[in-house]
Amino acid sequence: MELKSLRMFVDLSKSLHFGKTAELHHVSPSTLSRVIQRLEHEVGSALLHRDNRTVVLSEAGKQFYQFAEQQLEQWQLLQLSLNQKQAELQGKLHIYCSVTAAYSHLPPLLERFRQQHPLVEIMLTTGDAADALEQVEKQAVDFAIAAKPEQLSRIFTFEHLAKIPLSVIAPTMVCRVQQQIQQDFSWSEIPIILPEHGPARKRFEYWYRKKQQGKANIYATVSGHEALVSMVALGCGVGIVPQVVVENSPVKDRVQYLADVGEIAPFDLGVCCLNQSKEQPLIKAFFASI
Amino acid sequence: MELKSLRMFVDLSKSLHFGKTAELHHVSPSTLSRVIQRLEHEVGSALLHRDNRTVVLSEAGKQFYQFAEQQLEQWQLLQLSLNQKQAELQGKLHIYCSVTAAYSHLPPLLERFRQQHPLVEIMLTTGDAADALEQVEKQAVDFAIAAKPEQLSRIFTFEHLAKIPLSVIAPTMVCRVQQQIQQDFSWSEIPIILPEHGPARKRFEYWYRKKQQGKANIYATVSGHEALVSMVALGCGVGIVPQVVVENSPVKDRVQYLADVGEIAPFDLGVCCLNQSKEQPLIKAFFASI
DNA sequence: AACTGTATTGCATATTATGCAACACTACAA
DNA sequence: TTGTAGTGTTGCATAATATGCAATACAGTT
Repeated sequence: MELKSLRMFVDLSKSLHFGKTAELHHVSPSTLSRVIQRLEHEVGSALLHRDNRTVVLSEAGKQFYQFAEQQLEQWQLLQLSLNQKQAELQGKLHIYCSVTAAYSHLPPLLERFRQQHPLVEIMLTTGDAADALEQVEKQAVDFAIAAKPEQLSRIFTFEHLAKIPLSVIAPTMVCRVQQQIQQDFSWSEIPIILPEHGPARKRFEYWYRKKQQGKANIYATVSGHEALVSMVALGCGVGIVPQVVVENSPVKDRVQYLADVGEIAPFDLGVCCLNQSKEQPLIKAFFASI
Repeated sequence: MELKSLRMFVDLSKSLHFGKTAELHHVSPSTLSRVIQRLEHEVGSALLHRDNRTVVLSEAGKQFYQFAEQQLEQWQLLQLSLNQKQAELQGKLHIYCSVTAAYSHLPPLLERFRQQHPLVEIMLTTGDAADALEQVEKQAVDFAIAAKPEQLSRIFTFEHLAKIPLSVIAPTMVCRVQQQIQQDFSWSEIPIILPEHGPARKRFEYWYRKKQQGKANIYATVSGHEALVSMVALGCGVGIVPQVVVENSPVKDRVQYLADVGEIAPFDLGVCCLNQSKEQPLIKAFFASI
């Protein structure tokens, strides 16, 4: 039986009037009639004696009435308890988030967390993924949401969220770089737009080394994936970037994914905090809501 | 939420395995997954933390588990209580029932009573309504279902069931009686088929006295309404009889109701027992189930 | 890298819930 | 006696929901 059905029964037991109780519950009398019949079938006894004139609670109905009131009361207590446990946390959470993750993964995380803990304030800093661990280590923030570096110091706790695929992108505009990639070419001849540092840089270095085509032709070094996408769109070169950054870029129509360039391991996106911090109530609650 | 859903959740909380719990409940894992999701939506919290490898009860889930167990336990207690109250009565009920009431009113009464008290045996005697009170008084039966007499001794308890309309009937066949009733006539000239005794006899006497047309022309006196209907069908005379007897007679097409014959008070059909008997459990239960 | 086992989800279909309109019935007023 | 009003029930068409198949995503194991 549904709690809704129990509520209808309880109200009907008080009013002893199908029409009025149906109206109270915004259903038709025929619906209420059937709800009561279904309850009677589940209970296995008539709950009410009724004809077209009178409605009276049967003996079984009186017992069921007590049962129904109990369920509804206990349900309310459960709700109170759950809401209280979630609403009681207060304070501030300082979060550092890479721009990449800010696009795709942070919004639902924050939404869920705030739903469960509406009294917790969130201070959000976004920036380069490369700075994430430093910010955590200096305790400038409580935790960071960013890509996991190759080697993660043991002082950190890392909770996996998702894998972020990376791609090589090139310009779609007609330019020298676009002409080059349409022919047989050596990667050492292609101008490369490179991130200053960070996991994307490491990915590029690892990827390029596997090409074994000599020294990379680094055209420029940029800070941030978004800047990288813009440079590529302008025809300055090619670069490695998370697909989600491209999808959310205003210039995504001016870049194209290059195929058959060899595998690039995706980013391991997650939540990262200091080991010593993870038992703090706010941080613990956040991890629990992931 | 359904009790079925609560049972699934409780079992899942113990096994922490969707596949096994689904099998236990004869549903598919996808169904169980959705049942749990619906519960979580109703509760407003995640009840389990799970991925494709591990299933763990959340804090909210632990509280909900207790709530669910409580509901299921209380439901079982309710069922036990309802079943016990109804199944516990045993013994024999001796019932005398007039043939008239046996047609129309006894079957649903017995059906309901047996449903509520399946372990009670019923010994049924049918016969003339006139004998009903005598049988009760001699304690040959526990109670009788029959028409209430004009004067009911104070030693009896009478519970009203229904009113039984009476009618004057005449033959439909072409005969002297049928010709008589189609003309202006004096009732003293019409042959009367009369019950030997009993409430129908009293009704006739009262009815005839109001006609104030002298002495009744009693053709025959019969024992039982059914016999009376047969005699009338044969053209022997007219008589007063409950309509329900006519409706259930094999010769009902050979008799007709006479209109405009003056009012005949209907029988007051009911259950009648000795005052001293009415607190006996079996008799009390029967009265309660009316 | 391939395989296995797990929980989830898109989608088509089965099942159930709902409300309209009609029905059956009773009490009351004319 | 007849007509009316009000009540709860039910047949039936439709709306809404539940279910399971098949595919998916994913992690641990070999």
